Amino acid sequence: MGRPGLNRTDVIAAAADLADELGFDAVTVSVLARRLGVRSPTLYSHISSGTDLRTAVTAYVLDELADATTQATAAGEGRDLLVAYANAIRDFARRSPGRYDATTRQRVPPVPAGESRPDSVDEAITAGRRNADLALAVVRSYGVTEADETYAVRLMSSLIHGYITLELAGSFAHSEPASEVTWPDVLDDLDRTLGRMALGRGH
Amino acid sequence: MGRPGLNRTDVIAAAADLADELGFDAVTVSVLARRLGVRSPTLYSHISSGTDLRTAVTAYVLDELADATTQATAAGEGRDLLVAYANAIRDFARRSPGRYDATTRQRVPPVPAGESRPDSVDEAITAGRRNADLALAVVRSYGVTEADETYAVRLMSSLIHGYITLELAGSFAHSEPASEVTWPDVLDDLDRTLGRMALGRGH
DNA sequence: CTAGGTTTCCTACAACTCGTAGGCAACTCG
DNA sequence: CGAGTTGCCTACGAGTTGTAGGAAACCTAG
Repeated sequence: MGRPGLNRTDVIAAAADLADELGFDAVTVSVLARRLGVRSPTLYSHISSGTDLRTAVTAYVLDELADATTQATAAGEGRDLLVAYANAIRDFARRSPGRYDATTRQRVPPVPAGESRPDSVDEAITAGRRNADLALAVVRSYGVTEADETYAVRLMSSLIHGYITLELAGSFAHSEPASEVTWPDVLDDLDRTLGRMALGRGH
Repeated sequence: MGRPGLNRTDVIAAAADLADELGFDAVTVSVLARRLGVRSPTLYSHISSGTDLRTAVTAYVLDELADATTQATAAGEGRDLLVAYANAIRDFARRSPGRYDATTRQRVPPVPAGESRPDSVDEAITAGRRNADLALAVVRSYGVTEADETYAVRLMSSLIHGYITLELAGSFAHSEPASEVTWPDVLDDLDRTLGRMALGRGH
């Protein structure tokens, strides 16, 4: 079956590690090739372009994130589930800031006229949906009514994502108390709001 | 006083417009030079590097944002102030997505050993503080106790920033109701939470 | 109105990155 | 062992970043 060596998954995984070490912007063909001890043209047998590489990293990392949150939220419901879910995402982001960046820094590119979307884009969309479904499961566990589900997911996702983003950007580093200390309070308020919505008092 | 032409502010302002039209990643020396009808080396009389250019855009835009929110929140307090403040930020982000990106996509770079920070970094930090002070004014208007001020700012900023970021990324585009519809609900919940904190029931 | 000084802008160039083309070598399977 | 497949390479063109040094345009002083 031919000479063994790198395969596409190896390349994408190495790119994800590179993002964590040097930032998502450092994920380029040339830097990755050096890191893998290979000449850059070699990588083009595994990826179709630098953009494709970064999109593939996004898809790969979204799957990792979904795996991590799925595992963390296997048991529990209501508040326990919320806390496990949110902590899983935040732990992931702190442990792997470059990977977390990858989940947000990619927009859905405008489809080139006449051409079809590259596979990596579809994979990223699919992996994104996995994560969205997990968020939905959390709010459903609160008993939020179907009419409010979407809103609840948006509120929860916005707050968690916003806090993590600002925390990683260092926005919370110059005031007391430590970011670590206020995080449980965020979860408290979120729990209270979701609980209130579940009681059907409208949002 | 020498030949008139571009000055640094012209260059930065054009770069901000470029960010809105083609995305923050398109803010590079060569693209900007073409857009200004000038050869790329010319720009190096106004900026010291491509990185410096992007940092300067961040500082410039953070000041614009602070100007916009300051104006929008001149009168009012409590809920009215919150709504005016949050809408000013969101309107800014929707009108100028590339500019808004610039406010978040820049990290504080590690200071190169022995070297001093470029001016643009200090300017960005100062402009960032202006925005932080505005947020503080909003939560103070609710009568949040001093011990809770920092937490309240973080909660509010996280939610507003998170919602706007996900909205701009298109995360809310594939479910009903429209993003426009759930935004006032976000402000309602935020108002309720801030009001609760002001009553001193702890957070 | 001319001379100086200042500032803008240019061409030329080195180093690097992206991506393509085409070829050699190593491995697997019959 | 032979054939096919696969991974990696060198060579190259185009484009970007940033530096060096010089020419042209403008303002102000005498």
